[in-house]
Amino acid sequence: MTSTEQTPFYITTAISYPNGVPHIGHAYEVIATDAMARFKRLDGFDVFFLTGTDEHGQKMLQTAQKQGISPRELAQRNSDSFQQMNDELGISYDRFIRTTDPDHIDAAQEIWRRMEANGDVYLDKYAGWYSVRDEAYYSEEDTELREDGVRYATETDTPVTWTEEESYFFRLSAYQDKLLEHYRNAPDFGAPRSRFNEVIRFVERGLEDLSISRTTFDWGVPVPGNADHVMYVWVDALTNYLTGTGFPDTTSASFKKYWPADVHVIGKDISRFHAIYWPAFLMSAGLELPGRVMIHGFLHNNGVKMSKSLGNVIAPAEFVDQYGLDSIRYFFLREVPFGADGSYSHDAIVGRMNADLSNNLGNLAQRSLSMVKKNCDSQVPAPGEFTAADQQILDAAAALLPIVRDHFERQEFSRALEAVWNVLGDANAYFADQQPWVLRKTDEPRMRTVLYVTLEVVRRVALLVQPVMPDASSRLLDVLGQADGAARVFTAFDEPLESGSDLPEPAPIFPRYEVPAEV
RNA sequence: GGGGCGGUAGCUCAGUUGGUCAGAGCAGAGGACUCAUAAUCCUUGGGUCGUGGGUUCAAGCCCCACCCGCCCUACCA
Repeated sequence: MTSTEQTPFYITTAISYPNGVPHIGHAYEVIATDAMARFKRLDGFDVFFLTGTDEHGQKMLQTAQKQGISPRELAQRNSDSFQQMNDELGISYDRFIRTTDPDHIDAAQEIWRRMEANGDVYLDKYAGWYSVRDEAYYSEEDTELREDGVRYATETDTPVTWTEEESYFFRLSAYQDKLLEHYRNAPDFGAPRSRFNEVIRFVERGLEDLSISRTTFDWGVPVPGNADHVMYVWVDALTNYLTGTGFPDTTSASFKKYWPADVHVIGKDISRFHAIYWPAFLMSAGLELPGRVMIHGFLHNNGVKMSKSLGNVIAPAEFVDQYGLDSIRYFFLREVPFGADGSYSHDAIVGRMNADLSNNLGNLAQRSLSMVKKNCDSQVPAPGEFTAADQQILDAAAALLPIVRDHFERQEFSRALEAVWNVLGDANAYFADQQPWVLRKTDEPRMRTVLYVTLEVVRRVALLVQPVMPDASSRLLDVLGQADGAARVFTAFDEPLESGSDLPEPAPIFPRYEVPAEV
Protein backbone atom coordinates (compact mmCIF):
# COMPACT_ATOMS: atom_id res chain seq x y z
CA MET A 1 0.00 0.00 0.00
CA THR A 2 1.58 3.20 -1.10
CA SER A 3 -1.61 5.15 -0.76
CA THR A 4 -1.61 7.90 1.80
CA GLU A 5 -5.39 7.68 1.96
CA GLN A 6 -5.51 4.70 4.26
CA THR A 7 -8.56 4.45 6.43
CA PRO A 8 -7.67 4.85 10.09
CA PHE A 9 -8.44 2.10 12.52
CA TYR A 10 -8.04 2.61 16.23
CA ILE A 11 -8.16 -0.36 18.57
CA THR A 12 -7.42 -0.69 22.26
CA THR A 13 -7.14 -3.26 24.98
CA ALA A 14 -8.24 -2.45 28.47
CA ILE A 15 -5.38 -1.07 30.48
CA SER A 16 -4.26 -3.51 33.12
CA TYR A 17 -4.10 -2.79 36.81
CA PRO A 18 -0.46 -3.59 37.57
CA ASN A 19 -1.02 -4.50 41.18
CA GLY A 20 0.58 -7.85 40.46
CA VAL A 21 2.19 -9.77 37.68
CA PRO A 22 0.51 -10.41 34.34
CA HIS A 23 -1.20 -13.74 33.83
CA ILE A 24 -2.61 -15.68 30.93
CA GLY A 25 -5.83 -13.66 30.95
CA HIS A 26 -3.90 -10.50 30.22
CA ALA A 27 -2.03 -12.33 27.50
CA TYR A 28 -5.25 -13.55 25.94
CA GLU A 29 -6.67 -10.06 25.61
CA VAL A 30 -3.61 -8.50 24.06
CA ILE A 31 -3.09 -11.45 21.70
CA ALA A 32 -6.62 -11.18 20.37
CA THR A 33 -6.37 -7.44 20.01
CA ASP A 34 -3.01 -7.79 18.35
CA ALA A 35 -4.42 -10.23 15.81
CA MET A 36 -7.13 -7.73 15.01
CA ALA A 37 -4.64 -4.90 14.66
CA ARG A 38 -2.39 -6.93 12.42
CA PHE A 39 -5.27 -8.03 10.26
CA LYS A 40 -6.31 -4.44 9.70
CA ARG A 41 -2.78 -3.38 8.84
CA LEU A 42 -2.51 -6.16 6.28
CA ASP A 43 -5.88 -5.13 4.96
CA GLY A 44 -4.63 -1.65 4.24
CA PHE A 45 -5.77 0.29 7.25
CA ASP A 46 -3.80 2.89 9.12
CA VAL A 47 -3.88 1.20 12.49
CA PHE A 48 -3.29 2.66 15.90
CA PHE A 49 -3.12 0.05 18.64
CA LEU A 50 -3.09 1.21 22.23
CA THR A 51 -2.50 -0.83 25.36
CA GLY A 52 -1.02 -0.06 28.75
CA THR A 53 -1.48 0.07 32.48
CA ASP A 54 -3.88 1.78 34.89
CA GLU A 55 -1.68 2.75 37.78
CA HIS A 56 -3.59 4.89 40.24
CA GLY A 57 -5.79 3.97 43.13
CA GLN A 58 -5.79 2.89 46.69
CA LYS A 59 -4.73 -0.66 46.05
CA MET A 60 -1.57 0.39 44.31
CA LEU A 61 -0.86 2.70 47.20
CA GLN A 62 -1.42 -0.03 49.76
CA THR A 63 0.64 -2.59 47.92
CA ALA A 64 3.46 -0.12 47.60
CA GLN A 65 3.33 0.70 51.28
CA LYS A 66 3.40 -2.97 52.12
CA GLN A 67 6.51 -3.36 50.04
CA GLY A 68 8.05 -0.25 51.46
CA ILE A 69 8.33 1.54 48.16
CA SER A 70 6.54 4.48 46.62
CA PRO A 71 3.48 3.87 44.49
CA ARG A 72 5.35 5.37 41.61
CA GLU A 73 8.11 2.83 41.98
CA LEU A 74 5.63 -0.02 42.23
CA ALA A 75 3.79 1.25 39.18
CA GLN A 76 6.99 1.56 37.23
CA ARG A 77 8.15 -1.90 38.12
CA ASN A 78 4.88 -3.67 37.45
CA SER A 79 4.04 -1.66 34.41
CA ASP A 80 7.39 -2.69 33.02
CA SER A 81 6.54 -6.33 33.57
CA PHE A 82 3.31 -5.86 31.64
CA GLN A 83 5.12 -4.18 28.84
CA GLN A 84 7.65 -6.96 28.86
CA MET A 85 4.87 -9.49 28.54
CA ASN A 86 3.58 -7.62 25.52
CA ASP A 87 6.96 -7.77 23.94
CA GLU A 88 7.34 -11.46 24.70
CA LEU A 89 4.02 -12.05 23.03
CA GLY A 90 4.98 -10.12 19.94
CA ILE A 91 2.26 -7.56 20.51
CA SER A 92 2.37 -4.87 17.86
CA TYR A 93 1.14 -2.03 20.02
CA ASP A 94 1.82 1.48 18.82
CA ARG A 95 1.85 2.99 22.25
CA PHE A 96 2.06 1.53 25.70
CA ILE A 97 0.19 4.07 27.75
CA ARG A 98 0.49 4.55 31.48
CA THR A 99 -2.03 6.55 33.42
CA THR A 100 0.89 8.19 35.18
CA ASP A 101 2.09 9.61 31.87
CA PRO A 102 2.02 13.40 31.98
CA ASP A 103 -0.11 13.73 28.87
CA HIS A 104 -2.66 11.42 30.39
CA ILE A 105 -2.95 13.57 33.49
CA ASP A 106 -3.74 16.45 31.17
CA ALA A 107 -6.31 14.43 29.27
CA ALA A 108 -8.09 13.21 32.38
CA GLN A 109 -8.30 16.71 33.77
CA GLU A 110 -9.59 18.05 30.49
CA ILE A 111 -12.40 15.53 30.14
CA TRP A 112 -13.32 16.32 33.75
CA ARG A 113 -13.50 20.01 32.94
CA ARG A 114 -15.64 19.31 29.92
CA MET A 115 -18.08 17.19 31.89
CA GLU A 116 -18.16 19.82 34.58
CA ALA A 117 -18.73 22.58 32.04
CA ASN A 118 -21.64 20.56 30.74
CA GLY A 119 -23.19 20.62 34.19
CA ASP A 120 -22.74 16.94 34.87
CA VAL A 121 -20.34 17.14 37.80
CA TYR A 122 -21.38 18.22 41.26
CA LEU A 123 -20.03 18.01 44.78
CA ASP A 124 -21.93 16.03 47.37
CA LYS A 125 -21.43 13.42 50.02
CA TYR A 126 -21.00 9.78 49.35
CA ALA A 127 -22.18 7.59 52.14
CA GLY A 128 -22.36 3.89 52.56
CA TRP A 129 -20.90 0.80 54.09
CA TYR A 130 -17.27 0.86 53.15
CA SER A 131 -14.94 -2.10 53.09
CA VAL A 132 -11.35 -1.03 53.37
CA ARG A 133 -10.13 -4.38 52.17
CA ASP A 134 -12.34 -4.35 49.10
CA GLU A 135 -11.87 -0.66 48.62
CA ALA A 136 -15.55 -0.60 47.87
CA TYR A 137 -18.83 0.67 49.15
CA TYR A 138 -21.73 -1.67 49.69
CA SER A 139 -25.40 -0.93 49.95
CA GLU A 140 -27.13 -1.84 53.19
CA GLU A 141 -28.76 -4.92 51.70
CA ASP A 142 -25.40 -6.32 50.64
CA THR A 143 -24.16 -6.28 54.20
CA GLU A 144 -25.11 -8.13 57.35
CA LEU A 145 -24.57 -7.63 61.05
CA ARG A 146 -23.02 -10.76 62.48
CA GLU A 147 -22.83 -12.24 65.94
CA ASP A 148 -19.52 -10.58 66.66
CA GLY A 149 -21.29 -7.26 66.39
CA VAL A 150 -19.43 -6.35 63.27
CA ARG A 151 -21.12 -5.64 59.97
CA TYR A 152 -19.74 -7.52 56.98
CA ALA A 153 -20.09 -7.32 53.24
CA THR A 154 -22.05 -10.46 52.51
CA GLU A 155 -20.30 -11.24 49.29
CA THR A 156 -16.71 -10.83 50.30
CA ASP A 157 -16.84 -11.43 54.06
CA THR A 158 -14.98 -8.24 54.77
CA PRO A 159 -15.83 -5.87 57.60
CA VAL A 160 -17.49 -2.63 56.62
CA THR A 161 -17.86 0.65 58.40
CA TRP A 162 -20.34 3.44 57.79
CA THR A 163 -18.45 6.07 55.93
CA GLU A 164 -19.36 9.47 54.64
CA GLU A 165 -17.04 11.14 52.26
CA GLU A 166 -17.18 14.28 50.25
CA SER A 167 -17.17 13.31 46.64
CA TYR A 168 -17.78 14.66 43.23
CA PHE A 169 -20.53 12.97 41.32
CA PHE A 170 -21.17 12.46 37.68
CA ARG A 171 -24.77 12.86 36.61
CA LEU A 172 -25.01 9.41 35.10
CA SER A 173 -28.74 9.31 35.76
CA ALA A 174 -29.23 11.96 33.11
CA TYR A 175 -27.84 9.66 30.44
CA GLN A 176 -30.11 6.69 30.74
CA ASP A 177 -32.33 7.55 27.80
CA LYS A 178 -29.48 8.76 25.66
CA LEU A 179 -27.60 5.56 26.24
CA LEU A 180 -30.59 3.41 25.46
CA GLU A 181 -31.17 5.38 22.32
CA HIS A 182 -27.60 4.85 21.29
CA TYR A 183 -27.86 1.13 21.94
CA ARG A 184 -30.88 1.02 19.68
CA ASN A 185 -29.17 2.98 16.95
CA ALA A 186 -25.93 1.04 17.20
CA PRO A 187 -26.84 -2.59 17.77
CA ASP A 188 -23.20 -3.61 17.38
CA PHE A 189 -21.96 -1.16 19.97
CA GLY A 190 -21.59 -4.01 22.44
CA ALA A 191 -20.68 -7.58 21.62
CA PRO A 192 -21.26 -10.42 22.01
CA ARG A 193 -24.98 -9.84 22.03
CA SER A 194 -25.59 -11.72 25.27
CA ARG A 195 -23.19 -9.49 27.15
CA PHE A 196 -24.57 -6.41 25.50
CA ASN A 197 -28.05 -7.42 26.55
CA GLU A 198 -26.92 -7.56 30.14
CA VAL A 199 -25.65 -4.04 29.80
CA ILE A 200 -28.90 -2.83 28.28
CA ARG A 201 -30.91 -4.47 31.01
CA PHE A 202 -28.79 -2.77 33.57
CA VAL A 203 -29.38 0.63 32.07
CA GLU A 204 -33.09 0.01 31.67
CA ARG A 205 -33.41 -0.51 35.40
CA GLY A 206 -32.24 2.99 36.02
CA LEU A 207 -28.93 4.63 36.65
CA GLU A 208 -27.68 6.35 39.74
CA ASP A 209 -25.18 9.12 39.70
CA LEU A 210 -21.60 8.04 39.96
CA SER A 211 -19.08 8.96 42.58
CA ILE A 212 -16.00 10.04 40.66
CA SER A 213 -13.58 11.39 43.24
CA ARG A 214 -11.95 10.38 46.51
CA THR A 215 -10.38 12.26 49.36
CA THR A 216 -9.05 9.35 51.37
CA PHE A 217 -5.91 8.91 49.35
CA ASP A 218 -3.92 11.01 46.96
CA TRP A 219 -2.44 8.53 44.49
CA GLY A 220 -4.41 9.68 41.51
CA VAL A 221 -5.12 12.48 39.11
CA PRO A 222 -5.91 15.68 41.01
CA VAL A 223 -9.38 17.00 40.42
CA PRO A 224 -9.13 20.34 38.59
CA GLY A 225 -9.75 23.17 41.00
CA ASN A 226 -9.88 21.06 44.14
CA ALA A 227 -6.61 19.60 45.31
CA ASP A 228 -8.33 17.72 48.14
CA HIS A 229 -9.75 15.27 45.62
CA VAL A 230 -8.24 12.80 43.23
CA MET A 231 -10.21 11.27 40.43
CA TYR A 232 -11.69 7.96 41.23
CA VAL A 233 -10.78 5.19 38.84
CA TRP A 234 -13.12 5.42 35.86
CA VAL A 235 -12.73 8.97 34.69
CA ASP A 236 -9.01 8.48 34.98
CA ALA A 237 -8.73 5.00 33.52
CA LEU A 238 -11.16 5.19 30.63
CA THR A 239 -9.75 8.47 29.44
CA ASN A 240 -6.57 6.69 28.45
CA TYR A 241 -8.27 5.86 25.18
CA LEU A 242 -8.47 9.57 24.45
CA THR A 243 -4.98 10.32 25.64
CA GLY A 244 -3.60 7.84 23.16
CA THR A 245 -4.91 9.92 20.29
CA GLY A 246 -3.51 13.22 21.47
CA PHE A 247 -6.45 14.49 23.49
CA PRO A 248 -6.88 17.15 24.83
CA ASP A 249 -5.44 18.56 21.65
CA THR A 250 -8.49 17.89 19.55
CA THR A 251 -6.93 19.72 16.66
CA SER A 252 -3.99 17.36 16.49
CA ALA A 253 -3.64 15.21 13.43
CA SER A 254 -3.71 12.02 15.42
CA PHE A 255 -6.85 12.92 17.33
CA LYS A 256 -8.66 13.87 14.17
CA LYS A 257 -7.50 10.71 12.50
CA TYR A 258 -8.06 8.11 15.18
CA TRP A 259 -10.85 9.31 17.42
CA PRO A 260 -13.36 7.82 17.93
CA ALA A 261 -11.89 4.40 18.58
CA ASP A 262 -13.18 1.63 16.38
CA VAL A 263 -12.94 -1.18 18.91
CA HIS A 264 -12.31 -1.39 22.63
CA VAL A 265 -11.42 -4.97 23.52
CA ILE A 266 -12.17 -5.70 27.17
CA GLY A 267 -12.94 -8.50 29.58
CA LYS A 268 -16.45 -9.30 30.71
CA ASP A 269 -15.71 -7.99 34.18
CA ILE A 270 -15.57 -4.41 33.01
CA SER A 271 -18.28 -4.37 30.38
CA ARG A 272 -20.48 -2.01 32.33
CA PHE A 273 -17.82 0.59 32.69
CA HIS A 274 -17.03 0.55 29.01
CA ALA A 275 -20.53 0.24 27.65
CA ILE A 276 -22.27 2.59 30.09
CA TYR A 277 -19.99 4.98 31.94
CA TRP A 278 -17.64 5.55 29.07
CA PRO A 279 -20.17 6.57 26.43
CA ALA A 280 -21.92 8.70 29.04
CA PHE A 281 -18.68 10.49 29.87
CA LEU A 282 -18.02 11.06 26.20
CA MET A 283 -21.50 12.38 25.53
CA SER A 284 -21.10 14.74 28.42
CA ALA A 285 -17.72 15.89 27.16
CA GLY A 286 -19.07 16.41 23.70
CA LEU A 287 -16.91 13.75 22.14
CA GLU A 288 -17.76 11.04 19.67
CA LEU A 289 -18.48 7.54 20.89
CA PRO A 290 -16.37 4.50 20.06
CA GLY A 291 -17.74 2.12 17.48
CA ARG A 292 -17.70 -1.08 19.44
CA VAL A 293 -16.99 -2.56 22.81
CA MET A 294 -15.93 -6.15 22.29
CA ILE A 295 -16.29 -8.15 25.46
CA HIS A 296 -14.27 -11.31 25.77
CA GLY A 297 -14.63 -14.11 28.29
CA PHE A 298 -12.24 -15.62 30.76
CA LEU A 299 -9.91 -18.53 30.31
CA HIS A 300 -10.01 -21.43 32.67
CA ASN A 301 -7.28 -23.92 33.26
CA ASN A 302 -8.82 -27.30 32.53
CA GLY A 303 -12.17 -25.78 33.24
CA VAL A 304 -11.02 -24.52 36.61
CA LYS A 305 -10.88 -20.85 37.32
CA MET A 306 -7.43 -19.43 37.75
CA SER A 307 -6.65 -18.17 41.17
CA LYS A 308 -3.61 -17.50 43.23
CA SER A 309 -4.85 -19.69 46.04
CA LEU A 310 -5.25 -22.65 43.72
CA GLY A 311 -1.77 -22.08 42.42
CA ASN A 312 -2.88 -22.63 38.85
CA VAL A 313 -1.99 -19.18 37.62
CA ILE A 314 0.34 -19.60 34.71
CA ALA A 315 2.75 -16.96 33.58
CA PRO A 316 2.44 -16.20 29.89
CA ALA A 317 6.18 -16.63 29.50
CA GLU A 318 5.93 -20.22 30.69
CA PHE A 319 3.39 -20.93 28.02
CA VAL A 320 5.53 -19.40 25.36
CA ASP A 321 8.53 -21.39 26.50
CA GLN A 322 6.67 -24.64 26.53
CA TYR A 323 4.62 -24.47 23.34
CA GLY A 324 5.97 -21.59 21.33
CA LEU A 325 4.45 -18.17 20.83
CA ASP A 326 2.63 -18.80 17.58
CA SER A 327 1.17 -22.03 18.86
CA ILE A 328 -0.44 -20.42 21.86
CA ARG A 329 -1.63 -17.47 19.81
CA TYR A 330 -3.26 -19.90 17.41
CA PHE A 331 -4.64 -22.04 20.18
CA PHE A 332 -6.34 -19.24 22.06
CA LEU A 333 -7.89 -17.72 18.98
CA ARG A 334 -8.93 -20.99 17.36
CA GLU A 335 -10.09 -22.91 20.38
CA VAL A 336 -12.18 -20.32 22.17
CA PRO A 337 -15.03 -18.48 20.47
CA PHE A 338 -14.10 -14.90 21.23
CA GLY A 339 -16.62 -13.53 23.68
CA ALA A 340 -17.23 -16.83 25.44
CA ASP A 341 -15.33 -18.24 28.34
CA GLY A 342 -12.78 -20.79 27.35
CA SER A 343 -10.69 -23.55 28.73
CA TYR A 344 -7.15 -24.54 28.06
CA SER A 345 -5.30 -27.69 28.87
CA HIS A 346 -2.07 -29.27 27.85
CA ASP A 347 -3.87 -31.91 25.82
CA ALA A 348 -6.02 -29.39 24.02
CA ILE A 349 -3.04 -27.24 23.13
CA VAL A 350 -0.99 -30.16 21.90
CA GLY A 351 -3.98 -31.40 19.95
CA ARG A 352 -4.31 -28.12 18.09
CA MET A 353 -0.60 -27.84 17.54
CA ASN A 354 -0.21 -31.28 16.06
CA ALA A 355 -3.50 -31.74 14.25
CA ASP A 356 -4.05 -28.26 12.89
CA LEU A 357 -0.61 -26.77 12.61
CA SER A 358 1.83 -29.62 12.07
CA ASN A 359 -0.39 -32.03 10.20
CA ASN A 360 -2.94 -30.06 8.25
CA LEU A 361 -0.92 -26.97 7.42
CA GLY A 362 2.74 -27.69 8.02
CA ASN A 363 2.74 -31.08 6.42
CA LEU A 364 0.78 -29.92 3.39
CA ALA A 365 3.32 -27.20 2.81
CA GLN A 366 6.24 -29.49 3.38
CA ARG A 367 5.06 -32.32 1.13
CA SER A 368 4.23 -30.02 -1.76
CA LEU A 369 7.36 -27.92 -1.43
CA SER A 370 9.48 -31.00 -1.08
CA MET A 371 8.14 -32.39 -4.34
CA VAL A 372 8.73 -29.08 -6.04
CA LYS A 373 12.28 -29.11 -4.86
CA LYS A 374 12.94 -32.61 -6.10
CA ASN A 375 10.94 -32.52 -9.29
CA CYS A 376 10.68 -28.93 -10.38
CA ASP A 377 14.20 -27.71 -9.87
CA SER A 378 13.14 -25.71 -6.80
CA GLN A 379 11.09 -23.37 -8.91
CA VAL A 380 7.40 -22.57 -8.81
CA PRO A 381 6.08 -24.98 -11.44
CA ALA A 382 4.12 -23.82 -14.45
CA PRO A 383 0.55 -25.09 -14.32
CA GLY A 384 -1.32 -26.42 -17.30
CA GLU A 385 -5.02 -26.06 -17.90
CA PHE A 386 -6.90 -26.26 -14.61
CA THR A 387 -9.31 -29.12 -14.15
CA ALA A 388 -12.56 -28.77 -12.28
CA ALA A 389 -10.87 -30.17 -9.19
CA ASP A 390 -8.05 -27.64 -9.46
CA GLN A 391 -10.44 -24.80 -9.94
CA GLN A 392 -12.60 -25.87 -7.07
CA ILE A 393 -9.86 -25.80 -4.47
CA LEU A 394 -8.39 -22.60 -5.93
CA ASP A 395 -11.78 -20.95 -5.72
CA ALA A 396 -12.27 -22.12 -2.17
CA ALA A 397 -8.96 -20.58 -1.16
CA ALA A 398 -9.68 -17.39 -3.06
CA ALA A 399 -13.01 -17.05 -1.28
CA LEU A 400 -11.32 -17.06 2.10
CA LEU A 401 -10.27 -13.43 2.28
CA PRO A 402 -13.79 -11.97 2.33
CA ILE A 403 -14.92 -14.71 4.68
CA VAL A 404 -12.06 -14.18 7.08
CA ARG A 405 -12.45 -10.44 6.82
CA ASP A 406 -16.10 -10.71 7.81
CA HIS A 407 -15.25 -12.78 10.83
CA PHE A 408 -12.44 -10.49 11.91
CA GLU A 409 -14.76 -7.54 11.56
CA ARG A 410 -16.77 -9.06 14.38
CA GLN A 411 -13.72 -10.40 16.22
CA GLU A 412 -14.89 -13.93 15.50
CA PHE A 413 -11.39 -15.25 15.32
CA SER A 414 -12.25 -18.88 15.88
CA ARG A 415 -14.68 -18.82 12.99
CA ALA A 416 -12.15 -17.20 10.72
CA LEU A 417 -9.60 -19.86 11.49
CA GLU A 418 -12.17 -22.59 11.19
CA ALA A 419 -12.97 -21.43 7.68
CA VAL A 420 -9.30 -21.46 6.75
CA TRP A 421 -8.79 -24.91 8.13
CA ASN A 422 -11.82 -26.21 6.28
CA VAL A 423 -10.08 -25.27 3.09
CA LEU A 424 -6.87 -26.87 4.29
CA GLY A 425 -8.80 -30.06 4.87
CA ASP A 426 -10.10 -29.90 1.32
CA ALA A 427 -6.60 -29.16 0.08
CA ASN A 428 -5.19 -32.22 1.79
CA ALA A 429 -7.93 -34.33 0.25
CA TYR A 430 -7.24 -32.75 -3.12
CA PHE A 431 -3.56 -33.53 -2.86
CA ALA A 432 -4.19 -37.13 -1.89
CA ASP A 433 -6.77 -37.51 -4.59
CA GLN A 434 -4.55 -36.12 -7.34
CA GLN A 435 -1.56 -38.21 -6.25
CA PRO A 436 1.17 -36.02 -7.68
CA TRP A 437 3.75 -38.64 -6.66
CA VAL A 438 2.10 -40.97 -9.17
CA LEU A 439 1.78 -38.23 -11.76
CA ARG A 440 5.50 -37.73 -11.45
CA LYS A 441 5.91 -40.99 -13.32
CA THR A 442 2.88 -40.78 -15.56
CA ASP A 443 2.08 -37.18 -16.35
CA GLU A 444 4.62 -34.58 -15.30
CA PRO A 445 2.74 -31.55 -16.64
CA ARG A 446 -0.24 -32.62 -14.61
CA MET A 447 1.98 -33.10 -11.57
CA ARG A 448 3.28 -29.58 -11.97
CA THR A 449 -0.26 -28.27 -12.14
CA VAL A 450 -1.25 -30.06 -8.95
CA LEU A 451 1.82 -28.80 -7.14
CA TYR A 452 1.22 -25.30 -8.34
CA VAL A 453 -2.37 -25.36 -7.21
CA THR A 454 -1.37 -26.68 -3.81
CA LEU A 455 1.32 -24.08 -3.34
CA GLU A 456 -1.12 -21.40 -4.31
CA VAL A 457 -3.59 -22.56 -1.69
CA VAL A 458 -0.86 -22.66 0.92
CA ARG A 459 0.24 -19.17 -0.07
CA ARG A 460 -3.23 -17.77 0.43
CA VAL A 461 -3.55 -19.49 3.76
CA ALA A 462 -0.14 -18.24 4.85
CA LEU A 463 -1.19 -14.69 4.05
CA LEU A 464 -4.38 -15.02 6.05
CA VAL A 465 -2.85 -16.51 9.17
CA GLN A 466 -0.25 -13.78 9.51
CA PRO A 467 -2.29 -11.84 12.08
CA VAL A 468 -2.53 -14.90 14.27
CA MET A 469 0.91 -16.41 13.77
CA PRO A 470 3.22 -13.63 12.65
CA ASP A 471 6.44 -15.55 12.96
CA ALA A 472 5.44 -18.93 11.57
CA SER A 473 3.52 -17.44 8.69
CA SER A 474 6.48 -15.28 7.86
CA ARG A 475 8.69 -18.34 7.62
CA LEU A 476 6.04 -20.09 5.58
CA LEU A 477 5.95 -17.18 3.17
CA ASP A 478 9.74 -17.34 3.09
CA VAL A 479 9.74 -20.89 1.82
CA LEU A 480 7.07 -19.91 -0.69
CA GLY A 481 9.47 -17.31 -2.00
CA GLN A 482 7.29 -14.38 -1.04
CA ALA A 483 9.44 -11.36 -0.31
CA ASP A 484 8.72 -9.05 2.55
CA GLY A 485 6.48 -6.15 1.68
CA ALA A 486 3.92 -5.94 -1.07
CA ALA A 487 3.67 -9.69 -1.60
CA ARG A 488 2.60 -10.20 1.98
CA VAL A 489 -0.27 -7.79 2.40
CA PHE A 490 -3.81 -8.57 1.39
CA THR A 491 -3.65 -6.68 -1.87
CA ALA A 492 -1.38 -9.54 -2.94
CA PHE A 493 -4.01 -12.11 -2.07
CA ASP A 494 -5.21 -12.39 -5.65
CA GLU A 495 -1.80 -12.17 -7.21
CA PRO A 496 -0.89 -15.77 -7.81
CA LEU A 497 2.51 -17.35 -7.55
CA GLU A 498 4.79 -16.62 -10.43
CA SER A 499 5.85 -19.75 -12.29
CA GLY A 500 9.57 -20.12 -12.68
CA SER A 501 10.47 -18.10 -9.64
CA ASP A 502 13.06 -19.69 -7.39
CA LEU A 503 12.10 -21.22 -4.09
CA PRO A 504 14.41 -21.57 -1.14
CA GLU A 505 15.17 -24.84 0.58
CA PRO A 506 11.92 -25.99 2.18
CA ALA A 507 11.98 -26.23 5.92
CA PRO A 508 9.32 -27.55 8.28
CA ILE A 509 7.49 -24.66 9.88
CA PHE A 510 5.34 -26.32 12.48
CA PRO A 511 7.16 -29.09 14.33
CA ARG A 512 5.00 -31.56 16.17
CA TYR A 513 4.86 -31.19 19.89
CA GLU A 514 6.68 -34.19 21.26
CA VAL A 515 6.34 -35.14 24.87
CA PRO A 516 9.74 -34.85 26.48
CA ALA A 517 11.08 -38.38 26.80
CA GLU A 518 10.76 -39.95 30.21
CA VAL A 519 14.00 -41.05 31.75
C1' G B 1 -36.01 -12.89 44.75
C1' G B 2 -35.80 -10.76 39.48
C1' G B 3 -33.63 -11.30 34.53
C1' G B 4 -30.62 -13.88 30.81
C1' C B 5 -28.02 -18.09 28.61
C1' G B 6 -27.11 -23.17 28.03
C1' G B 7 -28.03 -28.82 28.65
C1' U B 8 -27.23 -32.52 20.82
C1' A B 9 -22.28 -38.81 19.43
C1' G B 10 -16.52 -40.55 24.52
C1' C B 11 -14.67 -35.03 24.25
C1' U B 12 -15.50 -29.85 22.15
C1' C B 13 -19.38 -28.09 19.77
C1' A B 14 -22.67 -26.64 14.50
C1' G B 15 -27.61 -26.90 13.83
C1' U B 16 -31.02 -20.08 9.84
C1' U B 17 -37.64 -18.17 9.61
C1' G B 18 -40.32 -26.03 12.35
C1' G B 19 -40.48 -30.44 7.17
C1' U B 20 -32.94 -35.19 4.23
C1' C B 21 -31.64 -31.71 11.07
C1' A B 22 -29.73 -36.01 13.38
C1' G B 23 -24.23 -33.17 11.82
C1' A B 24 -18.56 -31.38 12.07
C1' G B 25 -13.82 -31.69 14.34
C1' C B 26 -10.99 -34.51 17.84
C1' A B 27 -10.43 -39.34 20.11
C1' G B 28 -11.37 -44.82 18.83
C1' A B 29 -11.77 -49.01 14.91
C1' G B 30 -10.68 -50.88 9.92
C1' G B 31 -8.43 -50.02 5.16
C1' A B 32 -5.27 -47.30 1.37
C1' C B 33 -0.95 -44.79 0.00
C1' U B 34 4.25 -43.44 0.44
C1' C B 35 5.16 -37.10 -1.91
C1' A B 36 5.38 -35.54 3.37
C1' U B 37 6.58 -33.56 10.06
C1' A B 38 4.73 -42.11 12.07
C1' A B 39 2.14 -36.99 8.39
C1' U B 40 -2.21 -37.72 4.44
C1' C B 41 -6.62 -40.00 2.24
C1' C B 42 -10.97 -43.40 2.49
C1' U B 43 -14.60 -46.14 5.44
C1' U B 44 -16.73 -46.39 10.25
C1' G B 45 -21.11 -42.29 14.64
C1' G B 46 -27.91 -46.09 15.32
C1' G B 47 -26.60 -40.59 20.01
C1' U B 48 -34.49 -41.21 23.78
C1' C B 49 -31.06 -33.94 20.52
C1' G B 50 -31.80 -32.51 29.89
C1' U B 51 -37.07 -34.60 31.82
C1' G B 52 -42.47 -34.68 31.28
C1' G B 53 -46.48 -32.76 28.76
C1' G B 54 -48.67 -29.74 24.66
C1' U B 55 -49.38 -27.23 19.62
C1' U B 56 -48.83 -29.12 14.47
C1' C B 57 -49.78 -33.20 8.84
C1' A B 58 -44.55 -32.41 10.74
C1' A B 59 -40.30 -30.07 16.46
C1' G B 60 -33.27 -30.02 18.93
C1' C B 61 -35.78 -26.00 16.36
C1' C B 62 -42.81 -23.29 18.95
C1' C B 63 -45.64 -23.35 24.00
C1' C B 64 -45.98 -24.97 29.43
C1' A B 65 -43.86 -27.24 33.73
C1' C B 66 -39.73 -29.35 35.99
C1' C B 67 -34.32 -30.86 36.77
C1' C B 68 -29.14 -29.40 36.17
C1' G B 69 -25.13 -25.81 35.03
C1' C B 70 -23.46 -20.86 34.07
C1' C B 71 -24.04 -15.48 33.88
C1' C B 72 -26.08 -10.44 35.28
C1' U B 73 -28.53 -7.87 39.40
C1' A B 74 -23.53 -0.44 40.28
C1' C B 75 -18.93 2.47 42.44
C1' C B 76 -11.81 -3.52 43.60
C1' A B 77 -10.04 -3.27 38.90
